Amino acid sequence: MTPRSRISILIADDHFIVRSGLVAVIQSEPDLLVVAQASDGAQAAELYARHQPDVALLDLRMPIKNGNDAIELIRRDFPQARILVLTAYSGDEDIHRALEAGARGYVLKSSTGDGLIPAIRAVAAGDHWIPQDVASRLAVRSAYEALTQREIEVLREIASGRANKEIAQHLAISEHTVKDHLKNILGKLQVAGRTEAVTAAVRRGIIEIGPVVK
Amino acid sequence: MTPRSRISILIADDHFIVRSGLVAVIQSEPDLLVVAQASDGAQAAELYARHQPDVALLDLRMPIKNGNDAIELIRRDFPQARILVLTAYSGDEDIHRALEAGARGYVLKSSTGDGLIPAIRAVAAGDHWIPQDVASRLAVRSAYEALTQREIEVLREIASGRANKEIAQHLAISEHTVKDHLKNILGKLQVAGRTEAVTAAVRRGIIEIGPVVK
DNA sequence: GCAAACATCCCTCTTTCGAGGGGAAAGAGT
DNA sequence: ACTCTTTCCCCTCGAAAGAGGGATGTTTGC
Repeated sequence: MTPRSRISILIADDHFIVRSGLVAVIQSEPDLLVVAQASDGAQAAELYARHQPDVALLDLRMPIKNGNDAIELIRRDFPQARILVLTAYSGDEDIHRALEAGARGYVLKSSTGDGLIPAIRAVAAGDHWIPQDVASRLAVRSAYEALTQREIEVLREIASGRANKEIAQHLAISEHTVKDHLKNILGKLQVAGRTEAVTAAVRRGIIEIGPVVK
Repeated sequence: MTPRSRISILIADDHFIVRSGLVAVIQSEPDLLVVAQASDGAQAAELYARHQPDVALLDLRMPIKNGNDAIELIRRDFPQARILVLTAYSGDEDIHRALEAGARGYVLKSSTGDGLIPAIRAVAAGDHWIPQDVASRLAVRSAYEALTQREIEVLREIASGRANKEIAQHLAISEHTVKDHLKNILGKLQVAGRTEAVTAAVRRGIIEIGPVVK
């Protein structure tokens, strides 16, 4: 197989080391070419518009704009964009949102070049690429109902350690309403209490607990 | 400067892409040489013993044995081992434990080669390498009292969403005792409730919320 | 040897949670 | 038009949480 022109690739990841690794792995394939590198979501969208690569390889967790934001930004201007998500590990919610936003494929960072390279080629060819284990987790996720925006807001307040009364003040609603939202949250996540709700939500990628250091 | 022999390096990280990046960045320096690669903590200790490199570059979050376990394993047999920790982001507790276990340096994954390479050379030379921001966070941490092993156990139970009564049964202690531990935890972490205790502990790297996917 | 830290147990009392009901208004989709 | 979802409000009540006290045995450090 001798392709006329190489597959052009944009990579986006906030870690220099990871970008270096991606370049090293990708450049070892003669038909693949990294044409741009971004270190955050906003830059990724900008560089996509400038280079319009065949494939964009995006990390989900990035500063400024995260991967999902970047996908939406890109797809707004280039609906046919072929986007492959590359992430370390991630809850079902992340995966679901990425695919809903228009990602064509999903690869775990733990995968070797044997997992990554075929994924790039598949997405470049217009196909989809979802590993078996990721696909099966999506099936599990659909068993849970999605939280509404307001419920996620309340959940974030809960994660901050605020009491219902405080949350009510923050969101300018009554404590009764906070409790109602909480009831819905507990039901949808199928958990027993607010603390478990927070850990379950973090696990599934619905909310994040920011690290002290980035 | 023309070194007689190159600095030999062991790298350990569970992500293939990151290992590739490290190799690419390190091999571009003529006086540095990657002599072994490990994908988990146990393997890191094993390969250290076999190759006895000048520097071991370890990620903290790895399967089987984490970075801190690996540091202890290595330092038990090779107390003079020169270990450099490389991590994506991490709570103060992680950093503190790593340095206590005998790491000589600490580098963030977001740093470029300009941050990594000098760190490797410094540690290889027997020096220490702690970035300014990391050092300042350590000062902050020392304001908090460390949790005891038992308190961490209780905290993990709390993070699982269990009620005090359930925790008492699990740990075979009375509910009163659970409440006592909780009181101590809240005091030490300087937080108001159990939910905030969990998020604060996760932020500081005291406990982890395992992701759905690895 | 003795103080300090640890882990365990006990009690009271107030506040907060969360399950159980109920309902109403606005907007989106059919 | 009608239904469904979302967001908001209200009520009661038992259980859980957490602040406040005090106490004992055991290890660990100095």
